[in-house]
Amino acid sequence: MKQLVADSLVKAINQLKLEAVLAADFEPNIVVENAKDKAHGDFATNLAMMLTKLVGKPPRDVAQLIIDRLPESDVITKVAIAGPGFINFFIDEAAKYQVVHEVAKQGNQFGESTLGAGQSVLVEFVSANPTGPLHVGHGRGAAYGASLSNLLKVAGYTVSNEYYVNDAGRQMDILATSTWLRYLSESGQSFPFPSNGYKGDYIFDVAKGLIQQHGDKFVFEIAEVFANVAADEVKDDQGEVISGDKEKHIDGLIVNAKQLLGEANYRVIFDEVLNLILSDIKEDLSGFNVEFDTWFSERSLMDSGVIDAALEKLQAAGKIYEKSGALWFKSTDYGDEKDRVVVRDNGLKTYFASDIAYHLNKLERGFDTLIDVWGSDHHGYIPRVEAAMTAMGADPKALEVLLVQFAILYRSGKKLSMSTRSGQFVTLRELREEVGVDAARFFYVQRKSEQHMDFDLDLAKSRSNENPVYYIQYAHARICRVFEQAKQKGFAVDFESQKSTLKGIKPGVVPLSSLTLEQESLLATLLGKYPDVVSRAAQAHEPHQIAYYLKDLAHGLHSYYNACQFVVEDEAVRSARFALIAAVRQVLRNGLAIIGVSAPESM
RNA sequence: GCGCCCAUAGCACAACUGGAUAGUGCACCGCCCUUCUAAGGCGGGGGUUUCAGGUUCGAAUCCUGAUGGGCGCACCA
Repeated sequence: MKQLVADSLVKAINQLKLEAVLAADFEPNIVVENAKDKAHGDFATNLAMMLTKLVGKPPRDVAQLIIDRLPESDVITKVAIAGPGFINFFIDEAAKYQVVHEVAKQGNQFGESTLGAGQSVLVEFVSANPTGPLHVGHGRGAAYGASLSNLLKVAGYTVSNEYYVNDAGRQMDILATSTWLRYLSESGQSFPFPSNGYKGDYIFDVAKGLIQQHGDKFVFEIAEVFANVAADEVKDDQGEVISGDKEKHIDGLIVNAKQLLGEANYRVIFDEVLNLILSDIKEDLSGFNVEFDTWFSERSLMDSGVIDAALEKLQAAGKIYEKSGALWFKSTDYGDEKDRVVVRDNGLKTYFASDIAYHLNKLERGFDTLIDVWGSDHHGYIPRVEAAMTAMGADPKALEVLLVQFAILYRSGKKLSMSTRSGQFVTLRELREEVGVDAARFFYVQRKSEQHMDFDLDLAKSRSNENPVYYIQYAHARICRVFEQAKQKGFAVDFESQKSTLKGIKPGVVPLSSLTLEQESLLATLLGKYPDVVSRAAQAHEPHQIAYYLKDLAHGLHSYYNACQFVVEDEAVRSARFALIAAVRQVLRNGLAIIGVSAPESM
């Protein structure tokens, strides 16, 4: 419908070109927007105002020039100049209701577009270190990434979801060593646990499992375990460090762990804790309606030599140099604040080196666009990754880093503080259990991702009118109940399969001329907007737009529900209303599916 | 100190990317259940879009500066 308006504007412009009012090579940026106010009709364009200077006439005169050259249409019933020079379009009521048939015909495909046809996108998100369970901070990235991915699929992109597993590096060594130390203490040895170790309860579970499976195979004397290890940090009552160094302490323990256990046994413990946590994360995300196509292992990058290949590429580009024993990437050549180390003086490659290789690998897999969803605390990292991509000869624009702000949790009006290392945090699993998947997904995604966000646990939990997710689901359930009632009253409308929307009512067959109420017109307009909303949300990477649209649509439905009866004797009226609300139900489903929220048939 | 992000009704947030009288929910006030679920609807009050300049037909939106908040500035991940 919107396209139709735009098309006729193009024709009018072309006519003006023929008449030499406009230059022949002029390419107007035609923007047709949905009118906000009903008095302004259905669509509006600011085209006349934008051409004011080119034509050299006041905007309202330009508007008249355009209107006079619009092609005949039986859909556009009225065109008017308004305000400073807007052109308002009024759409024929009957034509507006065609969307009801359209929805019935397309079903769960209504809203899909070919916007991204032929383009493949890799969406990488969550990617939390497998050092513990996911917490609510990861939840927002998970909800956002999954919804964005759904949105892009609906917009015609070929999308792949990926989780980058940091299964290498120092944090993992700390985790493995922490596990081993818990194993030792569970085996009856007593010693102070390092202040920088992982203290979560899940570590004990792994330790106990190791004892069951391997007995005392990994037990060593405490004196050996702590041999040559720097003193741990000691704090006074005020929390000030008075002696020791927790980083050096844990590093010493890691060295001893590897040496005493040997490569193979160390790997057994390492993999045990890694796999347990990873499978927990997988289960957790799956329970949150978040699915990944690929779990990409950092270690596989090292084993396959991709990191070396990437560094060679940078070397070949002349962007690697040595300074005080380390290898540096000259990222300042591409606008980064400072050069970055890729190989440390101890020979170990940095996390950044892995990440360069990872992005190289992503590109080599043939994706047109790489989307990385990161926590906003990583924003300083963007320039160096872009620099690396540019240096390797890739277009840095192929990478889109989307930052997600942290959610601040509130319970009973009080801010909940979280500290990961100490094991004190609200897990995603607890959140799911406490507020439910639907409410949690909705809460996360109803805010623009770069907005700071307050997550009120009590509100999310409340099954009241304060909770918008139920408002939308209620609209869906209400429609289902109406059909249920109709069936019980014996009306011969076949809605046997509630999954396939309009079974029994053939698309384009039910006459809709009985739809005359204001609420009905409003709903038809809203339904007509849906494909446009989806496309726009996809382009802007903003799933929250879907959430807001659904609230609008639900409001339209509730309003309609209160304005009239659906299950009425008059067959023409009844079937027309049924067709309309069935279309609303379908669009509610389609939209909720994008943001990963269920559409219950009763509440 | 330098850099990035943010600031909209009492609260939480939108605003079609520069358009018409800045909207929605909660909270507050008044109505509507002998009607398909009142987890709903209808109506009302509430704003100098943090502040000060600038750009233009037109600014919450773009530019400059100030203020307040978040984050980042490792041979950590």
